[in-house]
Amino acid sequence: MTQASAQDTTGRGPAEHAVRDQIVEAANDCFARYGYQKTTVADLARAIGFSKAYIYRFFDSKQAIGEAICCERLEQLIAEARRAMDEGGSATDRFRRMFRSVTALSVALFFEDRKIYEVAALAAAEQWASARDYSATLQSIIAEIVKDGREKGEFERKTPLDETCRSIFYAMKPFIDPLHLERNLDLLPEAQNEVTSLILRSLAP
Amino acid sequence: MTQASAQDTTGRGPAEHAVRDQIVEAANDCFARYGYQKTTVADLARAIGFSKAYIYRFFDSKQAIGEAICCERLEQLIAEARRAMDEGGSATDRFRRMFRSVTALSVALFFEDRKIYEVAALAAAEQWASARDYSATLQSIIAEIVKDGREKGEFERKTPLDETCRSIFYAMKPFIDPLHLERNLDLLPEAQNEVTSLILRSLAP
DNA sequence: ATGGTGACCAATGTACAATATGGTCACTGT
DNA sequence: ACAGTGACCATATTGTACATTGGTCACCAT
Repeated sequence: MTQASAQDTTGRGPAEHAVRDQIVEAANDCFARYGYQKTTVADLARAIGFSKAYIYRFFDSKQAIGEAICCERLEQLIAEARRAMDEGGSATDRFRRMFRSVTALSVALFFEDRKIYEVAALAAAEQWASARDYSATLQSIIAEIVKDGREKGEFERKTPLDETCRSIFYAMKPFIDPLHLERNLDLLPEAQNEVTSLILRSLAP
Repeated sequence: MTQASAQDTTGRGPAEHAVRDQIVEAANDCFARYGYQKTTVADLARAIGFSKAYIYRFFDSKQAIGEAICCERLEQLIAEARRAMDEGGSATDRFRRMFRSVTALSVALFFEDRKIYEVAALAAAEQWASARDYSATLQSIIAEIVKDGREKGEFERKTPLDETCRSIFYAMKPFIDPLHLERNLDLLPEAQNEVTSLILRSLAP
C-alpha cells in the first residue's frame, strides 16, 4: 500500500528523497539568478552532479519543478500573511492586515527577487496548479475571516457566504494576482486601501 | 489666432480634413483585417492613394493612428453603454446596466473584431492617451451614477465621493480593462454579477 | 526493486545577414 | 501658404541555417 497523495502534481518518484530536495534547492538558486526560461534542466543536473535523465525520475517536467518552487514561495507568503492577520483583533482588522500583507509581500518579492516573481507571474498566466492552489487558499482564508466576522456580528449575514467570498476575491485581484499587481504598482498603496474600505463597507451589517 | 485644441493627441495638421478621414477609414479596415502590427504605414498610404510621407502631415506617428481608431471604438462603446444605462430607473439599476453593457460590449468586440480588441489591449498595456481617456470617462460616468444615487437617497453619503468612485472603478477593473477581461472570460457572467452586488452593497446607506 | 546514465528525437530557440518599416527632410508644383 | 512626394536613415523585423533544450528510452549496476 503505497501512500500516494491525491493529485501529486509536482512529479513522479518518491516525494521524500534527498535528491528531490537537492533539485528544488538548485532550482531555487538557478531560477533566481538566471530566470526560469534561461535555466535548463541540464543546468540543474550539473548543479547537483547527476544526469539530466535522473531529474525526470522525480519531476514530470521542467514546469513541475517550477511549480514546486512556486508553491514553496507562495506557501511562505501565505504563512507570513496569516501571521500578520493573526495579530489583528476584529475580523475587519484581520481582513485589513491579511490583504495589506499579501500585496506588500508580493511587491517585496517583485523588487527583491524579480526572477522568482516572474515564475509566479508565469504560473498565474498559464494557470498552473500552484497558481490555482494559491487562489483557492486565499479564498479559504477570506472565508475564514468572513465567517468569523459574521459570527461576531461585524459583518452582514444575508448574502450567501461563498458568493461574498468569491466577489471579495475578485475585487482584490488587481492587488494579489501577480500579473495584475505589477501593472498597478503605481496605484499603491492608496488604491488598495480604498478597495479595502469598499469591501469592508460591502460587508457592513 | 489658430484654434489649437489643448493636447491634440491624435496628430498634427488640420483636425478636419478629408484625407485625415480617409486615413482613419483605411486604418480601420487594415487593422481589423491584418492587425495593428502587421499593417504598415505604407499599406495605409497605398490604400488611400497618397504617399507615405503625406500621412505624417496628419498624424504624428503610426501609434497616433492607432489611438484615433481606438478612441473611436471606445467612444462608440461608451455611447452604447450610456444608452443602456439611461434605460434604467434607479441609480442601482443604472449602475447594473452600465457595468453589464460595458463588459458585454467589450466581450463582443473581443469575439467579433479581435484584431481591433488587440489594439485596445495594446493601448491599455502601454497606457496610451486613448486608454487613459477611456478610464477617465468611465470614472466620470461612475461619478454621475453615484451622485445621482446619493441625491435619491439610494446610496450612502459618508465616504468621500472621489474615493468611492475610484474604488468602484478598481473593483470593476477585472471586467472592463481589456487586458484583464480577456483573462477572466471564463468567469463571466457570474463573477461580474457577484462583483456588481458587492459594489452595490458597499454603496448601501 | 532502487539508483543511475548516454544516446537519441522533435521542437524550440539563437545568430546574423537581408529586408522591411517608421519616420524625416529637402524639394517641387500650385 | 497649401498639397504632395522620392530619397534617405536608423531601427525593427524577418528568413534561415544551426545549436539547444525538454523529454524519452533502452540499458547497466547494485
